[in-house]
Amino acid sequence: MSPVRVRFAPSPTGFFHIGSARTALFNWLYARHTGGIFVLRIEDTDKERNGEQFLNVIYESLRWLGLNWDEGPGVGGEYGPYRQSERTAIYREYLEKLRAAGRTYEKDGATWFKLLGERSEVFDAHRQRTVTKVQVAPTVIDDLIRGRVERVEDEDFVIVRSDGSPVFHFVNVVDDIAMRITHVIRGEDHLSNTSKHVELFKALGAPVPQFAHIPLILKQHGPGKMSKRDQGALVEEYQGRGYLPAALVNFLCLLGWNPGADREKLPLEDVIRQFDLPGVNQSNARFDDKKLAHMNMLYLLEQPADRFVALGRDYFQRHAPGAPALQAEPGYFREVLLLSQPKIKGLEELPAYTRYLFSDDYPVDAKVQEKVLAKGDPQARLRELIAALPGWDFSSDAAIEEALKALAASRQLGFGDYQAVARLAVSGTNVGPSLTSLFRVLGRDRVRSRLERLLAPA
RNA sequence: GUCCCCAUCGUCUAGCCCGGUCAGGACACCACCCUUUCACGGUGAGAACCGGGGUUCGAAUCCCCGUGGGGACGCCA
Repeated sequence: MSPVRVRFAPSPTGFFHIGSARTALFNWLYARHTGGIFVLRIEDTDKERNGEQFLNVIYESLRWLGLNWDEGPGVGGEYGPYRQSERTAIYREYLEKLRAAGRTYEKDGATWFKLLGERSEVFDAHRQRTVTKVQVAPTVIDDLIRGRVERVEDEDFVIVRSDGSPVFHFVNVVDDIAMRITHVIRGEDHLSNTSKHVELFKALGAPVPQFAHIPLILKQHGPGKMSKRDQGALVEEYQGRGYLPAALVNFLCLLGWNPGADREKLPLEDVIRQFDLPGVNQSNARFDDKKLAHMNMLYLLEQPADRFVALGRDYFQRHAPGAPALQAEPGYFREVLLLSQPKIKGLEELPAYTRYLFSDDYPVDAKVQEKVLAKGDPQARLRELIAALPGWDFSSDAAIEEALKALAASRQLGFGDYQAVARLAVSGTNVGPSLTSLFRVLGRDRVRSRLERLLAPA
């Protein structure tokens, strides 16, 4: 059995779609599972739409996701070059083979692939024109995911444009032959193209690779497959929003594949071990960003402290470079971030969640304020706190908690009677880390001035 | 329109291949518990086999038809 060789063949359009990411991932997983080779090939035959600067989008997205390629741009390999725009000599060579075999003809300045069989002219109502139909035996595809699929390819098709450039169907097949690709794993939108491809493989006398057509990702709302214009369709978007690549990868694995045993969050090594093509679903999947967000939270929660702090700093630097947080003393920054780690769902929440800990200029939630001040005797509680504060030991959460509980007990009250108003005073909101931690981190002076500020609004 | 693919909770899915389970899990939603707010976590509730025929003692599971969804029908990839 020859070693598995799979390829991911994106075209540089300037976007890296979430569906492309999954196709890349499934190819990569299959290569890793089988100990095979993962090839990256750039399909840049469309001169009109492809741009040099767009290549980096592909490279960076793949790298961010951790999908390293064994052969391709930047790493080389014995079947290069790996950009189609640099392989014209190879295409010409294969075109010659077809020509010599009498399988091509020229029409309208373009080169067409000739199907073998009886021909007849038929009026196509949908396309509103006459087409030449060829009577050919159905192409049979033994798809690893879908099983046996039969389709009749009954019209000749263009393989080289009138400007001399080869089209997708042709270069795709030629490259798969030349690069010794054994398994073609791609989106289901290519299933109908496969009959064309199989005809080409046969005409070129090459072995037909195994095909595996994976289901498509449907847009979250509304009909149709996800397109690059949809919210959340681009990998860069998640990268920008501070999602962890491991979370996105884990989530993507679950779209169309599952490890069984009611397990969902699992390390990549386990996925690699268990992943196989026959285990991939046949039905399309709707993208669910809520579940992705949940997965991301799970991963965020388990990040080691140093790592989480670094991720947070990076997020601030990219999204709020002028934020006071970045001016904070590193030890303080770390403390605040570690207080936030178990509380937030995503890095995106960080700036707003921690703002009052880095600056005295922070918003106060009017609704919360109204509610808190309407209940009990908040003014009295504030006065008691301010009076008691000087005698408190601020060295630890436990010490602060003890002091606060003692204060409450002395007035026949409980911790809860101070909690809401004190939190409002120091943070302007009703959510956040534990109150005692907030007190300790902010320090006695800032706590006092904020309590006083709420007691006597300017 | 033609061709191809698909069909289990709102969503992702297990179960289907090798018919017999209270149709299981996760996200979301709701309730309760935990609790110092908020999250996390825990417990529980509601929630699905698209419809119709067949085959069979028995069908989510096998077959057919319908319906619905998706895709392809380019000198795009």
